Amino acid sequence: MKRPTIADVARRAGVSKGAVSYALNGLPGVSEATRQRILAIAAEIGFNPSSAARALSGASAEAVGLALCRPARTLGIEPFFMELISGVEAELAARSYALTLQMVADQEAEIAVYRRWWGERRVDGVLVCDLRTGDRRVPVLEELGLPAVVIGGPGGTGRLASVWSDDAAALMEAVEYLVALGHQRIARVGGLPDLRHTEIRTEAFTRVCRRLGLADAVTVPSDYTGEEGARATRRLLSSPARPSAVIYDNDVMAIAGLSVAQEMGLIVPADLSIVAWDDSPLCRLVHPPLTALGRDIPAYGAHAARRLLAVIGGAAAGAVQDEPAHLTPRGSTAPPRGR
Amino acid sequence: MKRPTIADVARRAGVSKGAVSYALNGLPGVSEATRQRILAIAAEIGFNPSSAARALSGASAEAVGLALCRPARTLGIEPFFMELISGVEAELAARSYALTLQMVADQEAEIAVYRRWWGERRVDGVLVCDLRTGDRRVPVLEELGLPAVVIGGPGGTGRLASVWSDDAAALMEAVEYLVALGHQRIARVGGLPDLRHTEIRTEAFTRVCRRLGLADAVTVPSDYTGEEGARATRRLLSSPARPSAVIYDNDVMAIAGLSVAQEMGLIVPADLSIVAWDDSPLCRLVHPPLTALGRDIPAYGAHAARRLLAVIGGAAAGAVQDEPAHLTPRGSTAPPRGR
DNA sequence: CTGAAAGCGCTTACAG
DNA sequence: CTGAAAGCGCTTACAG
Repeated sequence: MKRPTIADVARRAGVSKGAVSYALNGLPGVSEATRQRILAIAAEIGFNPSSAARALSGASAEAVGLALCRPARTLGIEPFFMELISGVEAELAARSYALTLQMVADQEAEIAVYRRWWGERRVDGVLVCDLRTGDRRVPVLEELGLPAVVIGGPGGTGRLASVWSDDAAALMEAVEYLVALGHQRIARVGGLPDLRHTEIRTEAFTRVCRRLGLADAVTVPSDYTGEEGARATRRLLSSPARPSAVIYDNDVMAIAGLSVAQEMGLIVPADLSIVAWDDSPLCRLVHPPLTALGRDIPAYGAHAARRLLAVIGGAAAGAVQDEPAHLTPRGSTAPPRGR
Repeated sequence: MKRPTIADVARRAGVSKGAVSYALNGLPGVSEATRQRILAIAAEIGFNPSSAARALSGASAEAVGLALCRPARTLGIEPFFMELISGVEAELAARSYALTLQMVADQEAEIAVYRRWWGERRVDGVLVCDLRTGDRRVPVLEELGLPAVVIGGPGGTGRLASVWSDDAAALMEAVEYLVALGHQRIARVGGLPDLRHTEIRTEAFTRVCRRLGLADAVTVPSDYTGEEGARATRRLLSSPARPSAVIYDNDVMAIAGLSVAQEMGLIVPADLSIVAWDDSPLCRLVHPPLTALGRDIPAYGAHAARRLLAVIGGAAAGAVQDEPAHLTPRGSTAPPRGR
């Protein structure tokens, strides 16, 4: 089952390999009649140019890399990444780019993967997730000259291109909404503390609470898992100054928090209001459905992929803003009891 | 920022390019001293052989493909695929194989992707998910000669290699457990009807219920989404002969079913017992936590990847069985009220 | 044990 | 508008 090469097409068409290449790539240099004949023959014998040969002769790898640094079992449960990948993929597929995926254990391993990919010319560029404060990947990517788009920020992305969403604004919207409902004691269960967007959210939370005159605006750090979300919730609900509303940095922790509240005999939303980030179908599955801060994650991924393709094509780097998350009120938020 | 090539290493080491190639690939043909010197220089200047050049000169693409045929927004919510991918990836990364991922709209598009990948020599083999009855991908893959491992079965995989898990046995275990608790009216909310494993489960469910003398052992077909799971549950719980236990074909539908039951004022598990397939962290997030049929999905993915690498290496095809799912009883199952 | 050379399948100046 | 040829960076027989 020999796979056809450009030489097979050329022979059948009675032209040179060069002519076939021009025809296939839509370049001038062949007459329209010849081009059509060549295309027909290529389609007929099922010819697809070898990606390796194309990559080797100066063209690009036609592939983009994505390294994910989360433990296998945690990754699955958060819809965020799969939705992001879906969006990235949709955009890439439309331009016949492949997506190369790799799981890594930590930032050092991720940096090693970038070095290898670049050296092997396996990818034309990479998408960088989970930006951290003082991220070590940024200077390496800059030094390598590997086209990259950071999904996150703003800030901390060095000279790399980035796509970001205004988490601070979204968080403020949520807090203002809760205050409008009458809440005065609002807590937050945050994501991994060294992620850049956690830092941004924490800072925004502190700021807006101070502005609105809320006391005890505490953020409990966590790690996005249900276990940690449950633990943090238990601690918050057991404290003397129990919050009447909690904002969670992801959907999984919010759902875990809901379960804990129910376990402890609290009625949501009468005794406790809950707001989740990352509005996903999960938020609508539980009872009551969760009020959530959400945005179109596949579109966010597609946006990042588009930016990366542009950067690979030589476009200037720079931070581009994606739409901010917006609040969708559902059954998990209400005025606090006794108001 | 020119990336070093094998010629750079050869020049620095004062040997031929061939010698560098032998040294790097651990082949005989260079003395140990020379090999060490070459390796040191390669490491020093950060040389990585071009994957395109390697692929072109007869070697393999060192990449494996995975096409996923689910709508973007559905994919995210089911932890199954991300866990599977994690396992696949872990296995591939250990052998320096890349994973190329592509989303496709339907089977025809998936087949086109396989043809293209193979023609482009972009992948050395593929992993095939969501086996259907009379799956059109199987004959195409056979004809192409593209090394493949089907994740699913048994049966319907033609001459392709496969890795499967005994869903029939797992389902029977769940039904027997419910019957032991005293349940007589058990229903099931099934997955997409034309998936091979849905068919296997449905057939097993019918068989075991007949054997145990259960009447009304109805399976309501569904599509794995929370909405459909909720709808199916509402219908089941509104029927005159309301089931006292429901088995769901995935975790998402089970959680949706739990919410519906609570909405309708039923107590789980006193009024309704719930069993979920695909035991994921989600099952432990809700209240009560769900009794579930689960297995190690990352390990399943790793197993499939190992098989694929073996098949690429020339191993014989054949169906290999992975461990069956086992039942983990939690708070969502109990003897029916009034017994 | 080592070197020189052909070849993988494309792309792309360079001549006609 | 078309053809012949070099070259991308490796691997791998084939000579020494």
